Amino acid sequence: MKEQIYKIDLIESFNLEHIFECGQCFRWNKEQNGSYTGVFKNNVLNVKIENNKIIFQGICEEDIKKTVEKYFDFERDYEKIKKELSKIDEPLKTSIAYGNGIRLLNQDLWETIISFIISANNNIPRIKGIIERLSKQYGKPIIWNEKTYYAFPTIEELSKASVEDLRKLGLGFRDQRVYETTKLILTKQVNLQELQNKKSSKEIREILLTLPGVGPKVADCIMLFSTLKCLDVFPVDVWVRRVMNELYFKLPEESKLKREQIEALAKEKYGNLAGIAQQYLFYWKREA
DNA sequence: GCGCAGGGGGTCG
DNA sequence: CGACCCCCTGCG
Repeated sequence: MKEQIYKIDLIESFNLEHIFECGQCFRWNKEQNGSYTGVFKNNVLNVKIENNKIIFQGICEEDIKKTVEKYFDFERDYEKIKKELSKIDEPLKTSIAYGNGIRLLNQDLWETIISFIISANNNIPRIKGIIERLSKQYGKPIIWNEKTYYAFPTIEELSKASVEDLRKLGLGFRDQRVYETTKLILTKQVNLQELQNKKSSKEIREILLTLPGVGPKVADCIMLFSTLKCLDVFPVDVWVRRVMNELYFKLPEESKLKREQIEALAKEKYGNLAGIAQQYLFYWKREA
């Protein structure tokens, strides 16, 4: 496959740090020059901003313009969304100003499921390491600029890994969960194609929760960060819990409100855009 | 530098 | 509500 390039004018809702460091993805890495390089599906892409242009460059299986428009969610009007959310209250407005270049990626559903099962009770450097090792071991190589990258393994490819194999790659207690989930998806006991076509978040969530290693938080992340794009979910992790405690309950950071309580409040305040609000709040609380 | 303790994007039983 | 695997980080 040969290299492709795609350039567009820089838009307001597009910032590399905001997009790649807001916790939705694990395979994008910053280069010396400030650009980011990442692997998704069978593509290796570098993204940089230069002279008020966004430049996408790399190995792309299909047409790069189409691929990029889908992956970076260019069909959605983030300006409109931000305007709407900013009206809700001051704290949210502040967080939006802080992470104004966030976009939610349309990541492959299968990859997102496995990645977020791995994320449970884990830290980002280690999560990234595990996913790299999985890809190197079971995924297809893609060569670009004399460097070899590895696509995330397909369902079939990963199903070749035994629990012991996974343990050796450093998954820890998540080995069994990844193994079982892979089996369920491979045998179509959980059919991702059908899941992709479902409309209601409730229905999708119920099915995801049947997968080992997928609890409420992981399910919401999968729904928000993959091609499922359920914008109404509100993943509650330690950071979001902290920020919500502070902002709306005037409680000390560490106090533990029930997850359901926070979810309910989010739904009430942010409605069907709760998921995007969550990203601004999360990024703000973690970085600032 | 090196060794060691502490903790981490939760889930499960 | 406690255990869970283990890499990563920070401190002594």
